[in-house]
Amino acid sequence: MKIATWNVNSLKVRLPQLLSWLTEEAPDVVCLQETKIEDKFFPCAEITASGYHACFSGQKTYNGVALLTRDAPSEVVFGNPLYPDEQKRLLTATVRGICVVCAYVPNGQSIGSDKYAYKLEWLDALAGWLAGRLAGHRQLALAGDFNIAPEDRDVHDPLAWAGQILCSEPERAAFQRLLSLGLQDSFRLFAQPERSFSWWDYRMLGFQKNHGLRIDHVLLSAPLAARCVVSGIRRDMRKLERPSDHAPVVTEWTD
DNA sequence: ATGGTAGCCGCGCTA
Repeated sequence: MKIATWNVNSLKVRLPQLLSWLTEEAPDVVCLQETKIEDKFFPCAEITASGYHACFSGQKTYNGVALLTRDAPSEVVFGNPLYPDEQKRLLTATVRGICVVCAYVPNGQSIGSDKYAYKLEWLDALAGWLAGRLAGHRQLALAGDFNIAPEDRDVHDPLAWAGQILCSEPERAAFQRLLSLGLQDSFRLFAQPERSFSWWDYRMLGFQKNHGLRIDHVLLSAPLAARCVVSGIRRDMRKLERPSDHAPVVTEWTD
């Protein structure tokens, strides 16, 4: 099974790129973040024509997540049952017996801000819910935009970013707590190029200078990690005209 | 030097 996660930064703008990428990459499951589209405007016809089922939880202008699946999803869960949240950031479904959780973790804006507190609270609630979820779903994948660079090697300039948003110790501790539930960072199961990132700021020639961070992840429970065969970042997608600021992350395991 | 770009909706907010 091949799973991908991609923060599209507007599904409306990125739809042509998404459709051609689906054809080329042929993932079984795609987790999308920052769709920024209300459910009534979701491009169901185009997605269906590409051979995918879709479930989605969107809102105007901000946030929004979607799951595209080759096989029909079941047991769809909107949001975190333990954490009522107006912001559409979490979507879970079961596909081919695997529980797939699509997450758009809050950015946090800056250390000490209200949004930072919300980010840590949101992550705490996610871990709390996943702990129970994993008990009944041993095959589980958590994929999305975590807005956390787990280690210094995931940051283009660790000194400049030390203690900053996306890199602070409380955020990294929250990421480690997710791993402590029994999840593994699929990207790090394999040798990877140095300076591998999944997001580059639109500003200051961030991509051209490879001034990026690895903040998009696919975490796998032990039974899936044991069968995982490859994980990589589709950096080339960031080179397209009018790109998302994120590149897709693609992970595959044997059935 | 607190800049810069993109997307949204509207002329600011979020990332």
